[in-house]
Amino acid sequence: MSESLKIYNTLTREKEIFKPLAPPHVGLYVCGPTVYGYVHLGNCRTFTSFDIVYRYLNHLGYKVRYVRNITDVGHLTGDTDDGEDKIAKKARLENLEPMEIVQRYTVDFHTVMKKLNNFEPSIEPTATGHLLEQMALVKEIIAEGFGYESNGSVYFDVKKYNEKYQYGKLSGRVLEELLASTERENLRRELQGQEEKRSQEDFALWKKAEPQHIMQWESPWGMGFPGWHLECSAMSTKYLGKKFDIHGGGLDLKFPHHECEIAQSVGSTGEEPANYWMHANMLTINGQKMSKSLNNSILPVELFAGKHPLLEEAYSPMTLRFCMLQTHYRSTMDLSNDSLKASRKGYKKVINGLRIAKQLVYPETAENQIDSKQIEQIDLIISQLYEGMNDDFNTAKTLAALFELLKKINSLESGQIQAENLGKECFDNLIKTYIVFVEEILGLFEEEPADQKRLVESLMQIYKEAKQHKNYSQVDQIRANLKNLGIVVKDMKHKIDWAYEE
RNA sequence: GGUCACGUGGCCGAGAGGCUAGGCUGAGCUCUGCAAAAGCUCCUACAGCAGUUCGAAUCUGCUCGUGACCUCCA
Repeated sequence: MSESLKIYNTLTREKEIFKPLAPPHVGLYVCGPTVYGYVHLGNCRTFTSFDIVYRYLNHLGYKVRYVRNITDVGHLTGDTDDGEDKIAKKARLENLEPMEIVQRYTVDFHTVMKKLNNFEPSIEPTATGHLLEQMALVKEIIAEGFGYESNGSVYFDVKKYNEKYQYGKLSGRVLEELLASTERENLRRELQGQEEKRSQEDFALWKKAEPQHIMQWESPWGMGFPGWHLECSAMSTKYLGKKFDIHGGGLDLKFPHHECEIAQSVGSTGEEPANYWMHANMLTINGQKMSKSLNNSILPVELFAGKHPLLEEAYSPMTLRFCMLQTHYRSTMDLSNDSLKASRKGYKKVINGLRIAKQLVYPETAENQIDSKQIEQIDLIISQLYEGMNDDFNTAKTLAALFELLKKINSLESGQIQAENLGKECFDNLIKTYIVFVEEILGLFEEEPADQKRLVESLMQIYKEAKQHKNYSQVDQIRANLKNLGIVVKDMKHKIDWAYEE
């Protein structure tokens, strides 16, 4: 199976057969969030996309080292390099230590990831935890002649880099055109403070900090902080080596972030950092990209609680995950009440099937009357499941096949297909494949019903009626059943209520 | 303005020169004490115009529309 996995490589703009550098090991680096605010649904989509990549590679038997960073310094606000650090700004606004900000939003990020059933990465390094590595990288870049110091800051010399290598190959940009375009932009905005740079396209490797700046460290170039693009280069190199297999991130990071990463790596080591570049497409809301800067973000908590003007009701984490899986990661995904409702139904259908699959037993004593046509169909569906995933992690395709497999499972349950007609081998394969794809590869699990309380309430209603009719055997039965669920009936003089068993 | 995507049935969404997913919705049938669930069947689409081809939703060109990136974003 592993030979046929194809990955769309942004670098070549083609689907390529995946060949790891050192099988069975695979190095996967994904650009993580800047933790200056709550993660929004758009962020979640990217990380869920790469969770699928991670899961499937694991399923294929690869030993994956999945590195996903936390950006906790260096990411500037505003249009220019003069912008304030995002973390520092938030800290100032909320009158907190920068690391309190980082902690708060990192915890939120992890909580949401967990709800969506995304695996934790193997390593989750932070920028502030790798300042030495970043400074070392700056030194290397300077030594190679691609970095220069200017007034306490260090910049990457894009023009010089472009003489030897090609800047912009990932995003398909030509430096001259970029320069023309930024010059025009700059004119329009009358940007100032760019005179430190030799060229507009140069980007900061290290920024000098003003005395009042609350996040700064000592460096060979004075007090300052690292540039945003630097951490990813430093940390991917540290944990995955100069060259590794897959580098991923959101499409909006393609330029300039990933382009700069490539320049930093090539500029310091002469080697391209990653073989395969993968980009997850944007999530839109009413046809517009969901982004913090556009102020149209819906937070996961808002979605799960149904508390947002755009939401008609609450949608569970698994509903959201299912919804994401129904769209290929390279397509934009538009979020709407209709699509979420449809996803909820689809998700529940899949989970009902999971329950059935786990309950079905092959009748050992039965006589076999093999239905080869049925077996053929099931084998075909199973191969389609893999075809979908092998085709650049096309979960939408896989899901289509999964529903076909589900029909077989439902037919087995209703007796429209007899298990013994499939033979033990086919039956086992059918059940196992379904469970593996749902739980292990797609990462869907059975959610506790959100309205469990209402279930209890309705049971309590029956209890009360039974009590009134003095149907005590039923009363005792309900009481015992609820106790098994950790709920005790509080049968008091004035009213009947329930409580969690203590 | 430059660069790059995309436009698929009532809705969401795969696909990618002939085999024309899947989910949701709607209609019908089977099963069923009723209902539900499940299974089966149906409604069968590819923005518009022109071209290439025996054949195009799929390739080419143009037009219209939408979005992304070019500036912080996953």
